[in-house]
Amino acid sequence: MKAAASTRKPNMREAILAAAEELFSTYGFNAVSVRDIAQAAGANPGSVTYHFRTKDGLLLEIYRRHCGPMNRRRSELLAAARRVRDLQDRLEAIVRAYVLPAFTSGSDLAGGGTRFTRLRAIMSAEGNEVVRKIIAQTFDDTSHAFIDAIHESLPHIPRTDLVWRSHFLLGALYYTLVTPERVSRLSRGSADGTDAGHAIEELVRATVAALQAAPLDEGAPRKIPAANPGRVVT
Amino acid sequence: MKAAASTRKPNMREAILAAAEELFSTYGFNAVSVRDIAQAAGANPGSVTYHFRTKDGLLLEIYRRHCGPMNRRRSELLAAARRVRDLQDRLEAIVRAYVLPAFTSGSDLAGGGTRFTRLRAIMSAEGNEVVRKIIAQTFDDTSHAFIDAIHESLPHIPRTDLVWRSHFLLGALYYTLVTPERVSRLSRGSADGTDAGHAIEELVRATVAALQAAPLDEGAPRKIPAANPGRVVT
DNA sequence: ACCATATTTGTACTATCGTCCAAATAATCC
DNA sequence: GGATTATTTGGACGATAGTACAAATATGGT
Repeated sequence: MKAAASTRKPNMREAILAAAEELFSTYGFNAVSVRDIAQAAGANPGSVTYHFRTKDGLLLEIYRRHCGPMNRRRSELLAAARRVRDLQDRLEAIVRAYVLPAFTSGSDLAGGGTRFTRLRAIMSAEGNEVVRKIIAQTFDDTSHAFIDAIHESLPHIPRTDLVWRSHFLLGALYYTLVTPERVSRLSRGSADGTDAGHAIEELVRATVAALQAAPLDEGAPRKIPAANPGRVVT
Repeated sequence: MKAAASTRKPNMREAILAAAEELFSTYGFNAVSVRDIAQAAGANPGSVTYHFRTKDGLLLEIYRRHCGPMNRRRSELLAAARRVRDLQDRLEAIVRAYVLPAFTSGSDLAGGGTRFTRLRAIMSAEGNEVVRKIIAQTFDDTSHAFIDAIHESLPHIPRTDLVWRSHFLLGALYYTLVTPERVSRLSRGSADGTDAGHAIEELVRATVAALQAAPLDEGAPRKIPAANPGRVVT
């Protein structure tokens, strides 16, 4: 070996994608420059332009790379979950089918699924316009399928409530991946926010309970909260 | 009135703060430039530097402005909730005391609380270093107080699980404020994601149920999930 | 070995970034 | 009303952003 700089990357395109994925999912899209990505991948900034034309194009390619396998995996797990006999077990299996692929990507290396989900979390927070369409197109179908499956297991709960609750699930999932150290901090070390296995179990348990809760309409009529927050202006 | 440009702002500093708050909470910290803020506030870019020295200083001042009143409000509501006799009602009141101030700021104008919470959501996603310390210092005390109160209402559930579940609550809360249109979309119009009042009720109901769920330790021993996601490398 | 193609490199361009500063203007106090 | 302070203005600075492009180099087929 002559020098470190002389080692040749077998596939620079992949290296750039991996570096971009890691940086975007950690610092957000806007905080990372093309030059940062190139340096992390051991490539020239011009190479990024050559392979992906624009920075947006690079982000798009990352999504293309992951969406297919992840949604395929989700469909498989969902189909298997639907076949579970016991209703309670089936509901839990459905939730697990939604959560698991977010943590473990089928084909990619360790932490691949986590990284991409963290990326999605940051992108939805930043309100990235390029990604918004992909989200709506690619993920809404999956979300609808899951909500339908959940509704079959809990037919007495209005779909609207189930939409809200699975929305909360996704928010909790995102937040756990984005700030795992907060759990460690608040639990004073008795829990590890980066322990994906445990996070999944906690998330599934909590979500199943939330989904089974009585809907807002029925049950004992509740008092209207003291303060009236009105409608959010946006 | 002579011309629109001649109207003088009574307090330019406040106008800049308001504009920055709105823009940061919508597009994130990195996507918004000092010039964007100045223009939205009808001010000169130099004015921003004059009042807040740096862009970070501006963000810091926004936090300083909101943290005090919001946490004070939370403390009051939490104290009131602790006095509720019925255990089930008390738990619900505690959760409501945590959620309500995030939607309605005590002193500010309409949507002030929502805007600041949305800002916090985006900042935690972007991993802003300037803000991380404030979060840990200012909000962890409040979070601990709430977890303690919840633990009093649910003494049979280990604190660790309650930390996880209140973490999920915050994630769900953030996500609802960041992408409210997703709820409207997925529910096909039967729910309005921007309806803060309804969002609060759904969130409280779901969270109370999640908090009351059996902890992971006890209950029927569960199967270990097929795939072993291992530990997230970060 | 040679050619055609694919990729990498280095550099340059324009735009915009955060921040600074001196001059202009408004507000305040004696 | 004049002096003093506070604020606003417009322009400038160096740094860095995304992207483009020609030259250099590597690759693969024949």
